[in-house]
Parts: sequence; structure tokens; C-alpha cells
Amino acid sequence: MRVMAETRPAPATEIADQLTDAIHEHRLQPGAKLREDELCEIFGVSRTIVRQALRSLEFEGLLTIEKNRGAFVSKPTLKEAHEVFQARALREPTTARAAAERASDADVAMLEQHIEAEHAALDGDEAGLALKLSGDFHLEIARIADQHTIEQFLRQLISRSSLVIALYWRRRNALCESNAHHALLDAFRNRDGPSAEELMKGHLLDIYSQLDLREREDGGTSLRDALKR
Amino acid sequence: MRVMAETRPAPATEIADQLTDAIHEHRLQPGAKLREDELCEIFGVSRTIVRQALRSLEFEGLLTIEKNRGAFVSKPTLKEAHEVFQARALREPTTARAAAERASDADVAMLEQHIEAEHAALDGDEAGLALKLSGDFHLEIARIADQHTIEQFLRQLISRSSLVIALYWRRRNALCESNAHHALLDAFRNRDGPSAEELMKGHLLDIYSQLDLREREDGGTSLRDALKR
DNA sequence: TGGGCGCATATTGTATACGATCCAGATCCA
DNA sequence: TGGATCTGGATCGTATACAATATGCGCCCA
Repeated sequence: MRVMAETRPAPATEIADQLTDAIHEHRLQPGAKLREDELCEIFGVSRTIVRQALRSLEFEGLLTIEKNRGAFVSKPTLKEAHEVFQARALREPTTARAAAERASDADVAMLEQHIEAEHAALDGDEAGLALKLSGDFHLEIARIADQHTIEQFLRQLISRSSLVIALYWRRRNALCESNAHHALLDAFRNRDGPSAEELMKGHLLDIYSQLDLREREDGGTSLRDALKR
Repeated sequence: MRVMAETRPAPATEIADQLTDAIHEHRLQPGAKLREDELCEIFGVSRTIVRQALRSLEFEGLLTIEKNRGAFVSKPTLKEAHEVFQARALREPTTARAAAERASDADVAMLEQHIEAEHAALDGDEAGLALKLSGDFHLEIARIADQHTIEQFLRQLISRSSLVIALYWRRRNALCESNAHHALLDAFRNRDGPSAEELMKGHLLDIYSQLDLREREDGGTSLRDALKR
């Protein structure tokens, strides 16, 4: 009799998740290099596994792998930043509406907890963590909408958003967007789909308008990248 | 002096592309198993490379890899089918509008060629090829819109659409959608964005409404899948 | 002194070897 | 006969070894 062996997640997934968190929390900045051997030592696995993890993050858009040079945290261009937020603005309001209309009490409670955690992170001066939680909040909504496939796409968009914010956010220490999340939560409490849709639309426009969209000289992470052409 | 070494694409990419084509053209049906050793022999590379290719197709949603069991062409559920087409209906009309408004003469000519190729494939009784070309037509539009990031997402959506069509398409031999593409082409000729947007919206609804959305007993590709629960 | 070349080293790319798991057919016992 | 168990082969998962490539430093020569 099989004792439900609780199939452990692939080690590569574990590592990919940890790297993802580090990038979402801006502990790893765009442009940072991830050497394979270093990761092998840190996580205690072979390069085979590390390379799997790096590949998967490349597909998510978080890393850029240059042949024979290695893996780097991606540096989205302004154009990509624009496309990412345009895509989110198109996608998320509809999803928020569907989610608000079918949210269970447990779902609403979950969202409340998320917002509380965001606050706690901000109070604790952990801006990176707060940012990651903020992204999770949006993902949670897709989950509530019961749109699994769309959730996967959203995950990629939110990942890229995190990089965009790392590069183009104007005032790092003024993440006052929690109000928007609170407003959304109210709409969810009332199961008010149209409201949720409108709020989400406004929320995304807000974030986008707070990005500094002027062309800039390379963030300075890597001189050679700035000059190599 | 470097002679522009014409950096050859990674072998894994080459293999992934060939597999992608095979699936898009329905030469590989949903549920089909792809054994690693077999692919190694066919393509003359090591398992390392084959596994890279399989992984990348898993991320695109074309394959499903089951631990210790192998890679299979994905069989999207009805729910996923719905989500995929909902996402496309949301995304593509806007993109079509942008593309129509900025299309160059060369772009229009390219689209014409695409449609001709589709016709040729249909006349030659190559329904699979026609279907793949039809997908490429949509991708081409994203390229014309100069939305590179969005194009990547669309690629995934179109890939999944191909699987959905393989599983749920009503009348296999009546791919008469070329008319829709012709109409779109006219809108592009006139640089008529709003028209293109509307036509695309209708076109996607058309395809979706032609799917057979009744729940069905497993396609019968694999008995064990049907019974294993 | 300054620029270009070449070599040593670090790092990534690929192939292969070995171990773990799964599956099917055979065997055994009630 | 029927069902459970055992076992061999096929297949996948991971680690490691070797090859290819890039990078940085020192040397040479003008």
C-alpha cells in the first residue's frame, strides 16, 4: 500500500522559486550575474539542476541567458515596460471582475491577510518584500477568478513588472499603493464586479504613470553592457 | 577581424522548432508520447539537448512532462480552451488595430504571401500545414504592430490554440476561415485600424464558436490515460 | 608609455555514466 | 481461476567528466 509519498517538488523548481523571490524582492538587481558554480555551492546541487532552474527563469523573462557568457537578471527596455503594462491593463480588469463576482468568504479573508502582510512589510522597512507581496495580491485575484491558464500568463507579466519597477520606479520609498488594494478589497467584499474592474484599471494606470519613462543611461550595473555596441 | 561568425542557433532551439511545427501541423496529436532516446536518434544529439528542447516546449504549453513518465503532447481541457480564446479575444483586436495603422507596404505584401501559402496548402490537401500558416498569420500581425513582448505571449496562446483545435474542432475539412484573413488584409491595405480591430474580434469569436465544446470522453489517444483514475 | 597579441584561467556547453523509478509480464499461492 | 507479488527491461533524473568559448592579464614591440 502506497503511503501517499508526498511527491516532493523537483529540486530545480525549489531553486527557481528562491531565485524568483530574490528578484521580485529586488535583492537581485537587473543586470546581476548568476554564476552556475556559485549557485551550485549555495544550494548544494549539481549544475544540471541549476541550469534547469536558470532556463525556467529565462522563459519567465526574469533572466537573460547569453551564450557562453552566463545568466543575468533581465533589464527590460522602456518599450518592454510599456508592453507589459499595456498587457496587464488589458487583462487584469476583466479578471478582477470575474474574481469579485465569484469570491468566497475564504477568498476575501485571504486577500485581507495579504494586505496586512504588505503593511507589515512596509512598517518593517522591507520595501522589497512589500513589492513582492503586492505582486502576489494580483496573482491571488487570478486564482480566485479560477482562471488557471490566464494566471500563468499573469505570473509572467507580474514578474516582468517587478523588473520594470526596479529600473524605472520614481520614488522608491513611497509605495503608497496599498490604498488601491484596500479599495479593491472592498469591491470584493461587496461582490461588486464592475467596481473591481474599474478599480483595477485605475490601479494599473496609476502604477504605470508613476514610472519614470525617460530614456536613461544604463543603470550602471555593468559598464561593459553600456559600451559593448 | 571577426568575420561575423553567423552564430548558429542552439541545437535545442532547432529541435524545439521542428517539434513545434509537427504539433502545430497536427502531425503529432495531443496525447502522443515523445521518448527521449527516440528523439536523440532522430536528431542525432544527446539527451541533454533533447531534454532542453522538451523543457522549452513544456513552458510554451505544448508538452506536459510527467515525472518519471516522460513528455506528452498536451491535451488542454475545455476550461483551458475557453481561457485561451478569451485571452486572444482580449489581446489580438488591439494588436491588429496597431498593426494596421503602422503597416508598411512590405508588411502588407508579406501578409498577402501568407494568405497565398495558406490557400496553396489547402489546395494541396495539407490541412495541417494550412492550420500552422494560419497561426503564423496572427503572429505576423503582432510583429507588424512592433510589439515584441506581446508577440511572445501571443505565440504561447496560438500554440495552445492549435492543440485546442486538434481536440475540439468540429469539421476538420472545412477550414474556410481564409475569408476572414482576406478581410483583415483589406483593412491593412487601407491602414484602417478600427476595421482591423473589429474584424479580428469577429474572427476570433468565429473560430471559438466553431469549437465543439461538449464534454467528451477522452479522445482515445491513450487508453491508460482514460482509465488511470 | 600605450596598444595589440597570446596564453592561462574561469566559465559555460554538451555528452556520457550511473542510479532511481516505473511498467509489463511471469510466477506463486489461495 | 484470480489476484497479489516479484522481477527484468525500459525509461527518466541527476551527477560528473570533458570540450568549447570567453575573459583578463602579462608580455612584447613600436
